[in-house]
Amino acid sequence: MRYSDDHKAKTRQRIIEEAAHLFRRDGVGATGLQPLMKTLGLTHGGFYAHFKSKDELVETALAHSAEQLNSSTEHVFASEAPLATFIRSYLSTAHCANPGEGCPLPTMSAELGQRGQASPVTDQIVRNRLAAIEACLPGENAAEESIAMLSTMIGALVLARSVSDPELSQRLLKTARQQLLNQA
Amino acid sequence: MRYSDDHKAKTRQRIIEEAAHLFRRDGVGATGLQPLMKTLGLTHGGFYAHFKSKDELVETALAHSAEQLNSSTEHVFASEAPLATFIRSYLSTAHCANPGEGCPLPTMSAELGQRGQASPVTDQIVRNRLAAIEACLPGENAAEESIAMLSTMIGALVLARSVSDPELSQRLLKTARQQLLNQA
DNA sequence: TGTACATCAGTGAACGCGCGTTCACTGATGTAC
DNA sequence: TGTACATCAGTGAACGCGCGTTCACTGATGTAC
Repeated sequence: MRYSDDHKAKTRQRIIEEAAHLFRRDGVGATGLQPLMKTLGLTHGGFYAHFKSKDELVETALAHSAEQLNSSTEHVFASEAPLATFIRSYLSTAHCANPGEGCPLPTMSAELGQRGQASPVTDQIVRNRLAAIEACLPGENAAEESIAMLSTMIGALVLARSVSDPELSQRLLKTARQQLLNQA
Repeated sequence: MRYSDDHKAKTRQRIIEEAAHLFRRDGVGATGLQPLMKTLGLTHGGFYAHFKSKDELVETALAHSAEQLNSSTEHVFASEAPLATFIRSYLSTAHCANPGEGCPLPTMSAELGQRGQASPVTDQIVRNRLAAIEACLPGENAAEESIAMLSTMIGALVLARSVSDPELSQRLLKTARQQLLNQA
């Protein structure tokens, strides 16, 4: 069947969005192309009309997560207390519980790094994040402090998601948040 | 062939040690039992004389990593400046470059958490680590500060391993280390 | 001391399954005449 | 306006492969007599 002019582009976009979701939620290795395409109501064979390989989709999906993140964080850094807002949202229960919609650094980037497939896209995300945080910090140590703050946020999120006791998980999240807010 | 009394126990131990290494280095999902057994000079069929399933090995290997870590950290916390020594070792280039011999929290525990297979063993590791750090901190906020410090260490390690630019990786590691040492 | 037997850690072929990838094909639509 | 054809996003069977797991078997050794 033939489709409207932008049909293919729309399908491609749907694949990218679903992949960005599943890669972050379940992991890149644990997400199969067959189930992914099925979720979109498509058959798996058609995948290669859109991407050269799974690796190409991975790279594209990571970049998409990064952009999505940038645009959703834009209003945060334009707000009155940007850093506090950012910390509260990054270490929120919602972000912890929904890795599929969240920051790709503790999920996709970490997995790709471990696999030895670290991407320059990750570097860009990290540099952007650091710059955004740094811009909110007074003092001459802003650059150094931003690295510590970003590390704390990512580490706390990783820990809160790794632990089996929900009470401990919440405590980690909440305490890290308060400690960071004291600094900010 | 029949073997000496403790032969089976030794083989079991060899499996656990190699698994703990590969699970941390390459990931649980990416480590096959067949290659694992082959590495030890054994055939894969024999695996099930030692473990009920891969999941059982995973749990055992995580616990082994935890113990290994405890005993290797023991002398650190008996040293003159325990916290500074711990920070320097956790955020060392060596630890960053050798996940297979390192802390299981940013590797195995994070992967199991994402998989929805978070283990109480992870909780125990986290609680132990926090208690050890807390014991080194003066002041009434030791408990809260220890959570922030552990988070920072794990986050910095995850970031340094995720990034593709070695210069950026080293800078993240080094800066996080210095910031933590200032606090300690 | 010598022989028959029991033990059991480890062997290796086989199982069903899902993976990433390929490819000949379909069929609704837009275009050409 | 009506018909023949080209297009091409999507179909679905098939590929080789590695996975976790099962199982009948091996064969060197310890034990029993």
